[in-house]
Amino acid sequence: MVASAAGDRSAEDLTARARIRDAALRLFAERGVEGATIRDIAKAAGVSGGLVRHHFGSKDDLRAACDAYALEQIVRIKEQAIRDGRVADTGFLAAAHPTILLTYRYFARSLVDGSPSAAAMFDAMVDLSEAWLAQNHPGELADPRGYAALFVAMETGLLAMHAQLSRALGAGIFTPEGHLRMSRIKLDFYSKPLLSPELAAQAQAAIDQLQAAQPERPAQ
Amino acid sequence: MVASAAGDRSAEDLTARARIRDAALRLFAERGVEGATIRDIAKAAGVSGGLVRHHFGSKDDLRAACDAYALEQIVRIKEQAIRDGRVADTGFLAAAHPTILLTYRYFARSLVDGSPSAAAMFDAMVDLSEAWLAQNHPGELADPRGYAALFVAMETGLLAMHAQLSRALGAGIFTPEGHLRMSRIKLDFYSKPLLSPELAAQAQAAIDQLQAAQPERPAQ
DNA sequence: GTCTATATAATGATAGAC
DNA sequence: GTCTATCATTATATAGAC
Repeated sequence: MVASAAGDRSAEDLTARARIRDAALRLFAERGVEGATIRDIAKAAGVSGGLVRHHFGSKDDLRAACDAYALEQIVRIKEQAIRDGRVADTGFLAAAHPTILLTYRYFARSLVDGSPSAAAMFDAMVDLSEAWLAQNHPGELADPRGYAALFVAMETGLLAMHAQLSRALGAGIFTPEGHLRMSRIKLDFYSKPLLSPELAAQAQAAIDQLQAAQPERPAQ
Repeated sequence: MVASAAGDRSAEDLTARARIRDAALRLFAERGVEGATIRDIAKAAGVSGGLVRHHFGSKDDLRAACDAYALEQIVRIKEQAIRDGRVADTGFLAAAHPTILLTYRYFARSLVDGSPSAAAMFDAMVDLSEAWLAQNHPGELADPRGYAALFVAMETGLLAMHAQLSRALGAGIFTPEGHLRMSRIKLDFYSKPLLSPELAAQAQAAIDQLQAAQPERPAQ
């Protein structure tokens, strides 16, 4: 378990530096880096703007610190999930560790905004997913790397759309009820094919047509 | 077809108002509303900042105009896709109409940033997907509405992650080659279950365990 | 370590000339 | 319709006191 990690502290007896970092992580996740001002972060952390600079130098450095902190958490959790032989599902993990949800939201937002650290983490997640696929679907997929990339993009994209999804579902996907509902839906989504053989064949035909229009890539 | 629509003009003999709107749409899509300044938009459109105000009043009004323009395009394309009885796949449609891609990117970005118009459009897409599910998977899904919401969130989330996905794949998903590759992967993704029956049962057990911890919702 | 006060730059909004 | 010039606001960055 990761209960002893920094994510699960209870009281507010944290160092000011940690409070600033936590506040920045939350506001960056909610509003994006551009949308969150240093003043807002300082206010949320209960300190002055000057102290933010004292501890982190600049906004960019603050963001880098958030990246390092967030991505370190994610790597640990994700690797643990892979070791447990379970598909890397943010939902299941999140239920056990509520604070990790914010980190995932921060990560998803960083991916959309385009952070180098987040990009590196994305690639690492693709690597992990590819390894999972190699274990669980050996030789079944024509393009395992691409499949893994699609999977990670969809999972992180889903997280980036959490506000839309929560509203459409009528309940926050981060609440216990909403999360349970999401889990059921995802189980359906990942265990039953959306396209029937007929529709799949139809889609395959459309792809073949697309490929025919690109003679530089020979038919396999 | 929609070739006659505003999206497919070729030359730069557009009214200044249209050029401004197009530039705003592109920059908003690429950098978000906060990240794109009026000066940048004006420069990209080849006009002065004052003219932007003259035509659109304020940045918020400009954004609203982009929303109206973008979402009108999307509704039309999406409804057409549904009428054709094909799963609402951005990729297939995009191949035919390159300019629509930018609109989708703008839409995805608006969803992440939280625009009311985009949210309404998201809900409408969920409605359409739900209708598609009712036609193609009648009675098969326990939570069709939730499934539709998940599907739309994943598809739009995928679009929001286009930069990450393109980098991970080593080729832009909006190029002909990258798009073809993505199409193949998505066909796999939507026609073959990711979870084997064993893993699905394992996930089901985990969900049941979660539910047991929430006594307010009785087991069905 | 923490604060207040200030400098500098960028942004949205605006006024008025052509 | 289109421009240039400018204002008011806000943001980050900085300096220096306690």
